[in-house]
Amino acid sequence: MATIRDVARLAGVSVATVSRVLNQNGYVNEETEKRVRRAIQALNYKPNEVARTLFKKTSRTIGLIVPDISNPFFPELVRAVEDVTNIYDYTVILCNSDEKTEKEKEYIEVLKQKYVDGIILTTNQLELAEVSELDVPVVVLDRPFNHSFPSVIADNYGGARLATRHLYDIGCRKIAHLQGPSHVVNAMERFNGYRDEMKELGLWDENLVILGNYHLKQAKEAVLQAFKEHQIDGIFAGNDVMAVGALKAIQQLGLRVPEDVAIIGYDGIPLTEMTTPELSTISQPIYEMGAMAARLLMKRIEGQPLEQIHYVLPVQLIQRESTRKGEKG
Amino acid sequence: MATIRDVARLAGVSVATVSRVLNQNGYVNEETEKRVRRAIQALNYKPNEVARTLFKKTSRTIGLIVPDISNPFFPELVRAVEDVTNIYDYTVILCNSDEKTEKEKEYIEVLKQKYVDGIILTTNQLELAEVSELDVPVVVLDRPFNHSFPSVIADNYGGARLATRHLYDIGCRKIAHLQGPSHVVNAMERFNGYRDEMKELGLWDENLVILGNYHLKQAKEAVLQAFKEHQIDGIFAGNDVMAVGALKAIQQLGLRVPEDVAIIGYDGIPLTEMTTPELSTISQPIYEMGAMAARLLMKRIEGQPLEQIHYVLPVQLIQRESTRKGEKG
DNA sequence: ATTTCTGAATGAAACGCTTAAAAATGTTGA
DNA sequence: TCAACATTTTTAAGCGTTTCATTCAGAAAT
Repeated sequence: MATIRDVARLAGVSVATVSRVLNQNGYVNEETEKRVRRAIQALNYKPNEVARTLFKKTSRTIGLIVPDISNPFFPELVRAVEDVTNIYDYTVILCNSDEKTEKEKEYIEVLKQKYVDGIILTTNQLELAEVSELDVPVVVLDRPFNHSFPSVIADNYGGARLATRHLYDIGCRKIAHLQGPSHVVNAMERFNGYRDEMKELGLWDENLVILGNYHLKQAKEAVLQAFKEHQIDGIFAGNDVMAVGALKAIQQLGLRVPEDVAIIGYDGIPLTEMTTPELSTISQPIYEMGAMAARLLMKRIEGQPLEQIHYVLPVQLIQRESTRKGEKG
Repeated sequence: MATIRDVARLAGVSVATVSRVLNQNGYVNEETEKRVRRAIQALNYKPNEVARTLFKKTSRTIGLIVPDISNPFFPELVRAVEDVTNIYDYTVILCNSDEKTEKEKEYIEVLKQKYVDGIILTTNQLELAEVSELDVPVVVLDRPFNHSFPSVIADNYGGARLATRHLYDIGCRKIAHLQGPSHVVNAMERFNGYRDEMKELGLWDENLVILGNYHLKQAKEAVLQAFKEHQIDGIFAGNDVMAVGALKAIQQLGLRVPEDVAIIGYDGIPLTEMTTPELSTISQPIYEMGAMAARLLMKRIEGQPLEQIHYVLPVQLIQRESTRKGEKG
């Protein structure tokens, strides 16, 4: 690989001049510039990013920490981040934390050592200390935990109320909630939305809360169990994967969806269109969330001011077969 | 951030000594080492990876180029790569190529500039020139195109024959194939397997080949169209997503799966367990493929010899409801 | 007493780039 | 003619490491 020195030698100038041509700053004579460019061409010279990084302390790389890319909520988010940062000529280091504080800490340490220019964090467990003393820009995605960082989330609370209300509107009165892990902030927000809406409807009953831990199998088992003990005619699942679990359980019980039990999920991942019946869901603008977070981070990195620090994106009720009873469909 | 110089000063030694302590090579007196370690502790010193990279020309980073992380086949693959490389203290830069040669070239260029230690490539379009002159280790994943690189694939041809044969075994005689994009190698291998098996069974009919482009919607439409023109009692879809498309089409036509039409997919992504009926599929060891590719790359990078260059992992028939007719289930 | 060897530590060059400061050259106007 | 200034280029220091060559002290060998 040719270095800047080779180019300088071939063009008969000093390395400083080549550097100035490359970076388009400082004076350089038109004629000289041409010579330099020809030399660059001839040698197929590409500046060494690492050397540049060492000097400038900026790597055109960001870190993206997600719990688990194989959770179907994240691929689209990651894709969005990659798409946006790519436009700005940034590159993405992907980290799976499994929500483990230990892994998060390690990754953050490594990312710092590599001089990443920024980090997008999807987590809630991390205590301030680890992150807040970070000197690189951070944007928190999906799960805000600290108000000092810019964040992008969807309206979990509102979405949950919307889902609950929707089940009510189509005639459900025994509405259960499949709840996600209690240490995950968005799961709790959705639970809160459900609870408040149920209270307002005068239907609140804590026995109707079922723990599904955001997993299909656990959700399915929990629903099977719940049906033994309680009457239920509608299920609001905290995420789409659990909604599928619920669907499986209902079908296994020989009941019909939506006639006997209506189901609505949360997230709006592609999966919801693939089941039979297709699942109603509260759709988050997943791609947009990732893109927005990436854009915020880019701005942050380039030192531009943000018009706003916390973004709460709207969610949308998507009604499909799983909640389409007589009166509405 | 403290530098090695700060540590050296505090410990009262030269930077060379600190470096030797850090890298555990060369002579260093026990007593001195202790002093140095104390200084490192005291300053919370972490070596600067970038400086290290510049000197050693190795970054403990690899590039992973996939077509599109939001295609449900890839998250698990990516996760596997990340898991394995993480053990070796490597970090992963994720790149989405959309199968576009242009993007692939750009990414490869950028990765080289960043001194990545290796690249895992999931692509088939790239001509030798771009890649083969690459001086970093490369492992080709899922889609081998050049026999000079180590590669990991699953047995597409065999899997396709297995799937076709399975449909035959449960009684299908008009077996259609939903084919993926013709420029994707594995799609063609699967097609070939289907064709050869059909010929051997004396059932080959080119009219039964339906183009679905690996997409759900396109597959669904194509199946609806095909049913107008031909009699079909079994569908072997080139991937699971298209199998879902086929399922949707069949259901829309008011036919039953598997009684009227049996369906089998390919890949074995989690989705196949979420549909109703659950989909039979040819399951590829997705995680294992990613892990294997990563392990090969690690070996390559560390200069270890590979026992074998090309790995063809076995696939497995998973029979579920969509092909469970009377005689078998 | 001189040489040779070994363990321990250091100095300085190198990795490939950027940039502040210095130097060289050219231009202008009094 | 010369100061004042603008333009162009070079020199050299620095980014934070690693490592080669060297030094040094003391022990062992001659």
